[in-house]
Amino acid sequence: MATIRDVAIRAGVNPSTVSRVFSGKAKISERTQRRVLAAAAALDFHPNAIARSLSVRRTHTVAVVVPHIFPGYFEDCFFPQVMRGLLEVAYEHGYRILVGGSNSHKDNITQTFEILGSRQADGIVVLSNRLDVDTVGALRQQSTPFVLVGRPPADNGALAWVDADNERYTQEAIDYLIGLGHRRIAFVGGDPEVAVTAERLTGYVTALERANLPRNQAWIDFGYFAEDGGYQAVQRMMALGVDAPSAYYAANDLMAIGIMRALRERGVCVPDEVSVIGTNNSPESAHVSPPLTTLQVPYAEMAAVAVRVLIEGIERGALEHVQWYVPCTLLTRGSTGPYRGG
Amino acid sequence: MATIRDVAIRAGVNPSTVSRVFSGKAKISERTQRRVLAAAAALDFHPNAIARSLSVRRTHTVAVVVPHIFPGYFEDCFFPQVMRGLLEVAYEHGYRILVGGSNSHKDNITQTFEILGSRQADGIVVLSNRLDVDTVGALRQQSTPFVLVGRPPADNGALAWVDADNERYTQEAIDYLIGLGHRRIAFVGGDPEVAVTAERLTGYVTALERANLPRNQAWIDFGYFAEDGGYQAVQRMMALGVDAPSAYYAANDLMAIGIMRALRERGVCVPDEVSVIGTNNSPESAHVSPPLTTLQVPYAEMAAVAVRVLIEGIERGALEHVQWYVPCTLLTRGSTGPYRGG
DNA sequence: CTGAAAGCGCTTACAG
DNA sequence: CTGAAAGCGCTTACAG
Repeated sequence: MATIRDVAIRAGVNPSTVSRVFSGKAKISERTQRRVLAAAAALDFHPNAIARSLSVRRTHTVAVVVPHIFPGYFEDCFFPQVMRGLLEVAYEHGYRILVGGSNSHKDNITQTFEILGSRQADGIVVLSNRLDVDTVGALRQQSTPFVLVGRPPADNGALAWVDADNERYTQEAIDYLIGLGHRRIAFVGGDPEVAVTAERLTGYVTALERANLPRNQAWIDFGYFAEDGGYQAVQRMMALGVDAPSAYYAANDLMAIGIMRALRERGVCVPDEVSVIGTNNSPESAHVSPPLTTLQVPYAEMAAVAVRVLIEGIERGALEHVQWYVPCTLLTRGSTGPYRGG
Repeated sequence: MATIRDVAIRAGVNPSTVSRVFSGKAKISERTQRRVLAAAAALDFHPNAIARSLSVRRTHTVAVVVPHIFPGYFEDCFFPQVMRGLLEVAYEHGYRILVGGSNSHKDNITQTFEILGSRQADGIVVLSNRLDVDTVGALRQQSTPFVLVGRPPADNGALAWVDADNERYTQEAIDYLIGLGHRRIAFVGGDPEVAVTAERLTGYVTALERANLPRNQAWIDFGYFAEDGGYQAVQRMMALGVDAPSAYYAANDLMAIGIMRALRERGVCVPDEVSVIGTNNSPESAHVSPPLTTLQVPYAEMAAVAVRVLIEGIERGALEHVQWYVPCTLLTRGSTGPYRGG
């Protein structure tokens, strides 16, 4: 492979001149430029990005480590949308994305620090949603800029993060059900270990409290984001008889679909007898029958904002400590309707 | 940031000794090792991967450029599954994935050669499915190993690629419809410019020919992978009256769903009156009603095989020129049934 | 506008 | 087992 030195020799100039021609930010005479370019073309010279990175201490790369934490993670809504947001913005700015895998929450942190420590990227977007205070502290100890997708456990204002306000929008979803006249409302969360689950649960509880509605521990269940989890939640709750919920909120669409299936199998009509709300506006949500009312979370936008802030921080040499909530939208479709007594 | 030199000074050894301790492949005395490690820990030293890469001419990175060629590309089946396959295998081997974006077929090739030329990765998985002979030739001119996901236009045996045998499995899908008694079978392809479309069409034609079934140009349409494309295909074909198809094959599930919607709106019952087969086993395919019979293509496996071959080639210094077809599966569900006259 | 030199932070063949 | 030196392929401050 031709190097800058080969080109210099062939063009009869100093290597630094070749470098200047290719970097484009120095005044080089027409004539020299032509000679260098001709030599480069003849030798099929392409600058080595690694050598350049070592010299300028910049890789034009941002990293992300993908926490492959449950089966179906890649096919779920989060990952593809996040990749789209990252890639589109990175591409616009001439950056590439370095993606690392991980197979657990803990490994995710290990991998993150490995990339950071080895300086393979100019910055990193951290996707883990279960960062503890220590990890955030360790991240702050090091000098590579990072933006969190997901609000950190303790935010002292010196961090950049973007998130969805899960508490607020879950509350709005529950408010919507209350507005339809429902009084026995169930909450089917995902993994109770994950921060988002606690946030949504708080939104649920707040909505009920504000409306002075009854609460019942039996109306709260966790389906671990799996269709079967939603299905089983219904089985347990239908056993409550007259206390069975007339409306369900599920923290993702897959669980909501499981809920609808369980209801259908028991002859309960959605939305005439029971209403169901899902989350994420997944591809399937629009195609089940009835189409699922769902809380759309703009993951692509979250990721896009995160990299944009990150890249601007890299180029400016100082990261702006944005704390940003992207707006979510409740898409009302056929799976929710007014409470009809009972 | 501490360098190997800082550690060497603090430990009172030569930088090369520090390097040897961290590379782990040289005999170093217990005592020296301890001193070096202690110094490294005290200085929070982490080897700079870029410097190492420049020196050893290996990045432990494989690249992929994502051809973002139609809206919904990221949320479709191909991208997430490919990423899963790439990431899992790369992770196992201690590699990372460098992802570049592109916004057109042409740009995809540009980006590919840019990554290749700048030697930011040890190898590359090429996803573009419209490579022409010239591009493949240019790829072969350069020295970085690559594996194609998708069979190249002309294969002289000196290339590594993995693909699905689209022709064969489309033919099998049509055979299945024929076996159900259908004689007027429609083909709704994606983008006619894409190689996969031509392959599937050939499979379709072959199946009809072998069964000595009538062919009709009006039964062939292209929906560009969009739901509306399937919908419109039905509108045109229903206008054929008694010649309207009794079965549809669609090159993705979204178009198949559009087909089902158009049929439902016109009061045609699936599968009693008309059968429909989709492609990809998308999340929504299992949840529409009736559930969609679909041709599953194991994209994750394709990608996994591709990187595995690539990484082994990188490490061995010689790429194995595998030509590999991954097996596809026809998942029969509720949208297909026996032909009932008419 | 161009050259010569030093440096980015590692690795490794060569000696001892 | 360890050191000294040269090299990986660029960039850039300094001179002229």
